[in-house]
Amino acid sequence: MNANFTTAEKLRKAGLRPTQQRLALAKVLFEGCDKHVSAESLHEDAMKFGISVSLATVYNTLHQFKDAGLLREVAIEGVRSYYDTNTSNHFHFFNEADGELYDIEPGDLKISGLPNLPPGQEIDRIDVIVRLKNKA
Amino acid sequence: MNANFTTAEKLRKAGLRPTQQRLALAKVLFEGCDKHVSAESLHEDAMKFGISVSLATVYNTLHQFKDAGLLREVAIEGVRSYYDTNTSNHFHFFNEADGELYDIEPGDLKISGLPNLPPGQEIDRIDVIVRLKNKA
DNA sequence: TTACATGCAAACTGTTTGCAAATAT
DNA sequence: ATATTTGCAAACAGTTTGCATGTAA
Repeated sequence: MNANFTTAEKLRKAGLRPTQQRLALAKVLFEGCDKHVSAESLHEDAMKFGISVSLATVYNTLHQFKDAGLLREVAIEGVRSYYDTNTSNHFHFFNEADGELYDIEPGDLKISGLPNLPPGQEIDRIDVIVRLKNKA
Repeated sequence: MNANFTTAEKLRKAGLRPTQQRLALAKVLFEGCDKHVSAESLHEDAMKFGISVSLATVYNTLHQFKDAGLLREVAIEGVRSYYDTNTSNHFHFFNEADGELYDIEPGDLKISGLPNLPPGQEIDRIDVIVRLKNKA
């Protein structure tokens, strides 16, 4: 039982062929601790590991992984999209000074007093971003 | 006492010369109820009112109004930026089906149990987006 | 062998910028 | 008169797309 087999299974379960590129990107993403990546940063990380993947494929793969529930998109204002390897329900600190994103451990933070939803609608998820700035 | 005078004062207080374009955009933005606009939608709205403003000026103006605290930027994933004329501390419903943004009245929703912040940092603001989808 | 995935380059979207002409004070 | 603002067009960043080539089953 090696890691590649496990990763391949993971991809197969998600309905994705375990190709070289997808395996490589999955390795970068899911081995080790939770990460927040952009297309650009994932591409660079893959390069550092000596993996050759085109940026277009990185974009494709991010979408596929997201659609398969392996990644979660995080909405930070700005042009760039971020993806979080932690797909559980949790919230974020965003350091505005350096653009870094940190998880807030689930259970720490609670939301209460949500008003009634419009009829026919339900909550998909709740995004909470606590924006930090340097103390004045 | 006419509306233009008031708007001009508002701009002047914000350190902005009350030019024709800024007055016109302020009129569209701040007369009537709270709005969520994108650069594109504001440009279109201005056109409908017979106001001639270039898109570049709309972008400039949105930034200036935001920096002056007259608007608040709302981070929804995606390429487009949204601005909210309601600058008070409040949260949002986002209807994923049609891309519409609605205010959640402040006071309804409470957040508790925030963990300690990194040293030297303080909260700038907390963004909460309750993402709605159509009931299955 | 057949359907799917990749990589390149070109296209596209939203946004920003440089600079000459116009406007506010 | 002077500094600021505007508008255009070009530049730009991130992302998406079309299509020929390569790969997995």
